[in-house]
Amino acid sequence: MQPLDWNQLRAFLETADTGSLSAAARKLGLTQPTLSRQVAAIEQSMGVTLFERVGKAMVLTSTGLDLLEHARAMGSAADALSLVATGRSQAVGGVVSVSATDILASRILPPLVRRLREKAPGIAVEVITTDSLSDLQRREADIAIRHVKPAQPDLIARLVRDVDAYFYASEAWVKAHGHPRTATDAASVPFIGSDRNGLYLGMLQHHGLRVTETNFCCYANHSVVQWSLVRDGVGIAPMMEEVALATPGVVRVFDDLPPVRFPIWLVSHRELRTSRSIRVVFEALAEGLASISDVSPD
Amino acid sequence: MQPLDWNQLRAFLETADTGSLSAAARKLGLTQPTLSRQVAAIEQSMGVTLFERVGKAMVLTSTGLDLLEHARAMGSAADALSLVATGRSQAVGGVVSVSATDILASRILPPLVRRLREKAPGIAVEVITTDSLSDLQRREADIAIRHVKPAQPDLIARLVRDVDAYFYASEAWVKAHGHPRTATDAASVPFIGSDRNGLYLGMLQHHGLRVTETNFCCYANHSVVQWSLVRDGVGIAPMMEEVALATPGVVRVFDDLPPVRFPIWLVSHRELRTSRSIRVVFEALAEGLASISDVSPD
DNA sequence: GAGAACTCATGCATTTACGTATAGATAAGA
DNA sequence: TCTTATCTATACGTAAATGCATGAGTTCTC
Repeated sequence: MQPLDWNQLRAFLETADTGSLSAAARKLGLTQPTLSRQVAAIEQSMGVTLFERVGKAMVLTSTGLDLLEHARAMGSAADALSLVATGRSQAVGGVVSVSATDILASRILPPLVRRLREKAPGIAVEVITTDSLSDLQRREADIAIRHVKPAQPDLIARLVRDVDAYFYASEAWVKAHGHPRTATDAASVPFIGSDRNGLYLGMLQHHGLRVTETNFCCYANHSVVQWSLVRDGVGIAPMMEEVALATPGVVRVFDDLPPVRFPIWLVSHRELRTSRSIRVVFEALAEGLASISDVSPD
Repeated sequence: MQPLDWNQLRAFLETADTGSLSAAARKLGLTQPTLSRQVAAIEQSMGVTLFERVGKAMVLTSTGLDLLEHARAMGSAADALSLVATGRSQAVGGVVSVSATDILASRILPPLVRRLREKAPGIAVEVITTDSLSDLQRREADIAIRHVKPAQPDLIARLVRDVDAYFYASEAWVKAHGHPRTATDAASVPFIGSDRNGLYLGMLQHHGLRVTETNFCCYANHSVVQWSLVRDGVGIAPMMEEVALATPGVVRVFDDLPPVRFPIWLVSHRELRTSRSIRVVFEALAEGLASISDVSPD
């Protein structure tokens, strides 16, 4: 009874989760041939067929599905271990990863990181830009900046502040089409969309704007791209006041409307509370976000 | 965020469980330097101290203890995965491991294995001799032959039969010291002990024999050794009737006493029920043990 | 239907990790 | 106290795992 190779199981888990050897390889920092061989090694040594190689995709067999359940349990335990480990890490320096939405990551965070580096040169900050909420349980990031209050009890969250976003258009656009001020003006104005499932549209309507699907002249799922489209006079979109003020060539429209107000939560895992490096970054971000004095130029 | 090496975690788990790198290396089929490096690699990459190297022993730190908890969860999941995997194995051949007490392993099993090999040459049988109950959950064996009814619900057990054991002495001893027949005769007769905590003594007394600690002329925790001592005329011990009949030079004593009767259970894990190889061995053992027709010569 | 952009599997060179051997250190026993 | 039997940590040659390059196959698009 030879003990089985746990790294091969890790390869199996990632392959099953991502759906392909290539994607798993990217996640694990290995190459696709390596993963291919590791998965094949399990199948051979155990005498089971994990995947059905049907063309491009690797689809799990029923046995693979049963084994995946346990591999997933191993993965969760490994994640928890990693979490506790970094929490207990006595190392003062190291890398602390922060996940944020793109606009925060590109405009707000850089000055904060620069100031942090001056105070604590030993700590390297990894900025992770994600569209979806990064999973702190899986240690995809040490600290997350979110705009919704996290529900999980394992997480510690601090409400840093509320930020206001107003609607903006480019100066050129206003000069050509006029200055929309009221909510009813919105009906004949091109907006930059964010998603195509109506979520963003609903948010605008909920805010009082008279807009429909036809108002969207284009879509961009990243705020930086949205903002670039606004600056180039393509359409109108809301933006954090601090960022807008630092952007030349844009003017605020819908002046009568109240700002779109949303919170900034700083979230970390409870286990990481004991790590000194992470605490330092957490506090620095909390302080820096509370009073945004500096915004990166575009 | 680099993904951590699961094999290193496995090394940590075994080291913590066994208490030494050397013991862990033996269990994992690796060498002590390898384990030493793997554990050190965790400590370095995570920046934690898992063990306190105090002289010979490696004692867990408090951090190590916390991490061990999760590593153990990984180990349990890995064991469960391995269990399901071998159960689903389509391979007809392979190795099936059977654990048994030493006397069964050395005298009863060999003929059964020989007959099984004739019927199913593709299956290799691994006989594991353990003093303690082998842990089927941990896959220390595929099939276990036990003398107590297993309690765990995950295990499937079949009562194969009851075997009778009588007390025996060597012919030479009887010729020199006479033939003890009744339970009261036992008081002045040398017995071979099995353990030194009184468990075995209690069993003898419970059976009606008038013996005390002073009756034990020597101890042997293995039945084969006990039996050798009996044959050499050192003392008296009980033995399975089938084995005793196949051993020349021994005579039954305490003829008036009823036999020591104990059951033979054939136990396997529920998950392994689907493995054809294991089922074949299970049935062969059940049939062979039901009517023991052949006993290996000493 | 041809091409682009993916995917997975295989051959080959290299790096990594392993085992063997050894030294230092500790605990038990004569 | 000296011996013996452990255990862990390091040095070095080797074998195994990895990465790179390539080929074959599939899906999607134009």
